[in-house]
Amino acid sequence: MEESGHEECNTGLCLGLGGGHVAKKEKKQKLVNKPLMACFDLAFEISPKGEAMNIYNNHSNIKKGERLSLERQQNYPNVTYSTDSENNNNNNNNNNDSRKKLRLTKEQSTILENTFKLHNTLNPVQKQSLADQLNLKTRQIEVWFQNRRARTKLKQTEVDYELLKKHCQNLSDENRRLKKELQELKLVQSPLCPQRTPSKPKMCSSCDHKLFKLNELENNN
DNA sequence: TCTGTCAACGTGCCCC
DNA sequence: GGGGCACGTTGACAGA
Repeated sequence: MEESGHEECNTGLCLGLGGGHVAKKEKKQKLVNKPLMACFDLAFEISPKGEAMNIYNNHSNIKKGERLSLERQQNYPNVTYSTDSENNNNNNNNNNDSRKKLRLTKEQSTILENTFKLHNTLNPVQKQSLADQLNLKTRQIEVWFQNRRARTKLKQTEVDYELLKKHCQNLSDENRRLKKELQELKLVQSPLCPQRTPSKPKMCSSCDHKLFKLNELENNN
């Protein structure tokens, strides 16, 4: 299993672990999860503007992450938290303490997309090869493919939903139409259509024929 | 300021 | 038992 970009974290909190199975290992080692998570969010522990410090006495104004930050700050006072300005380098291979948002370049995205079109899952060799080619970590490739599959599935679900909705609508229309037709057929169930109302002159061909004959006789008389 | 997007994550499940 | 994946969530970031 690949490690996430935190293996060089020197806070002493994240233990160089990151992915899902890292958590498994973590559990097995009977270590608590909280310190593990602490590493990821260091960038906003104390914002560059010092907001967290300012709102320290007014928790109603503290955002979720910031409140967590304060708790961590209290729990781990010796940790030096990095800021955005310090971690502005968006290098894919750096191992910032913060969980920085990686933006893939257009070229990287294109190659990943093209690869995904060919095969939506990768074996370890393909993964490593792609990682080398794009100057990314294999873990990043893995994550990208997982997210991409999820997006594909979501999109397909939406498409399926729309199709089903349309199909359902068609069935409803058809059902309505058939009900109406049944109603009309019931009106002409007797040979001379006694229940027939003037507003509903429709009748079966047999009735129609008899009625025609009757009219003919009357006219002749 | 709000909202949508998406990389990265934690967890549970399955398979070998 | 470990690796891979699906799924749900988090949080940074960009654009309206």
